[in-house]
Amino acid sequence: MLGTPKRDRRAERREATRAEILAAAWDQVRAEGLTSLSLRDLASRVGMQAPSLYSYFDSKHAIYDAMFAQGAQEFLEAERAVPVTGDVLRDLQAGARMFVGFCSDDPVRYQLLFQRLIPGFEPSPESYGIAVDALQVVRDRLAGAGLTDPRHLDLLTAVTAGLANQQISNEPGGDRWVSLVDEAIEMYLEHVDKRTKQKGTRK
Amino acid sequence: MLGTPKRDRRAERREATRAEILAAAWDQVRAEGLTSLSLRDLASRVGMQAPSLYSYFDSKHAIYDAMFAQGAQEFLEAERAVPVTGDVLRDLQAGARMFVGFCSDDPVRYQLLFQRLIPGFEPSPESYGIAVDALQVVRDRLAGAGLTDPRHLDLLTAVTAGLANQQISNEPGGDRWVSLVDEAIEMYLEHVDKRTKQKGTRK
DNA sequence: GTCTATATTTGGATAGAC
DNA sequence: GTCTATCCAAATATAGAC
Repeated sequence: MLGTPKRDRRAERREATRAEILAAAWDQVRAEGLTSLSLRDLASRVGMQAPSLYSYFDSKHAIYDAMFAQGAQEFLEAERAVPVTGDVLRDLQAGARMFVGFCSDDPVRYQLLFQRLIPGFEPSPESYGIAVDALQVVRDRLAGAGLTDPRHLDLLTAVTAGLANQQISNEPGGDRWVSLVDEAIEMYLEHVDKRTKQKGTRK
Repeated sequence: MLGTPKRDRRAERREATRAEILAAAWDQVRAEGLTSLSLRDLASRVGMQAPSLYSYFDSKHAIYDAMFAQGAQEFLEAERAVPVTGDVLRDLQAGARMFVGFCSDDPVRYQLLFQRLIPGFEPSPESYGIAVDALQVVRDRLAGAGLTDPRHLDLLTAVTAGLANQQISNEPGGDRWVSLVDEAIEMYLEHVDKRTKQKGTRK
């Protein structure tokens, strides 16, 4: 017998402004670099003076933290949207395409989520928890595809992270390495299959 | 009939001090992060006041530039020290071990040389030239091993950069991904050999 | 909630005495 | 070459009026 939740127009408004500030913050770091987030510039982007931002965020790090949570949430949803068909090759390729695309689509988001670039910043437990959940989804998916050997998992993350990294570092916005994802996963699976069979037959 | 080059004790002293400042700069960025190089702190590390640094470097960017040149020189020498035996697998493994080790041994050097992290900084043509030379040595070595297909080269750089990247981001100082280098190169060569043969037989 | 004003710190860089 | 003194700009953050 729950009725419609009471709307709080003031809280809605506040949340909308917070989202607006975050969107402007993403714009700024994409333009100036992740470490060059300035509260003055950010405020002017949303038509405020710098001190007004403190009504919405306790500090600059709190803004980074909210950005981290947002990026992790996006990653979690993108991960969940990857279809599972049971065809190991196709499924792995789809997952890797998602990951490399996710990273190369937004390099600063990649830097914020997966690298330690901002001196003195680390995400709050709540924000980090979202990222942990997302990585667990990845692990479950790979286990479902029969991949459990930790070293093989490390090899896979290296291959996909390497493609993303090269794309971002050497040809941002392009697809020179993105277009190699399917072939790289083929290469990886040929190798892993072989090793697994060898182990099996030698038993 | 060239005699011993005239020694200039003043110039030698100056060069020694420059080297001392650069060493202290590396210490600082390793401790505080690449983007957190402060002239005040740097000066205090070498027992100077900040303005005195301007007797040795024109600006902060000039210090970054000298660091870039130094790192590129180290990379060039490390690259030239990799032995070539003619055994493609062993040679590729040796080259990849060197690269991944070079990167993971000093993450900030890796960031300075291979990523674009410092807002507004790019190396001078002279410094950049050293890096270009080093990459040409790599390319020549790979061509000598029969690797010329551009996409296969891109795949190789992705694999090695990925190993280095994961090592640095997830377990700095360890060898979890470093220890995968030889296997990764095996995987890569199995794949490339197969593709090359296929192309050949289908002709 | 937003502003102005300001505190405080820190940064790179320059002038000029010694 | 090194120093002190200083400039100038920019940063985060706070106090308090409205």
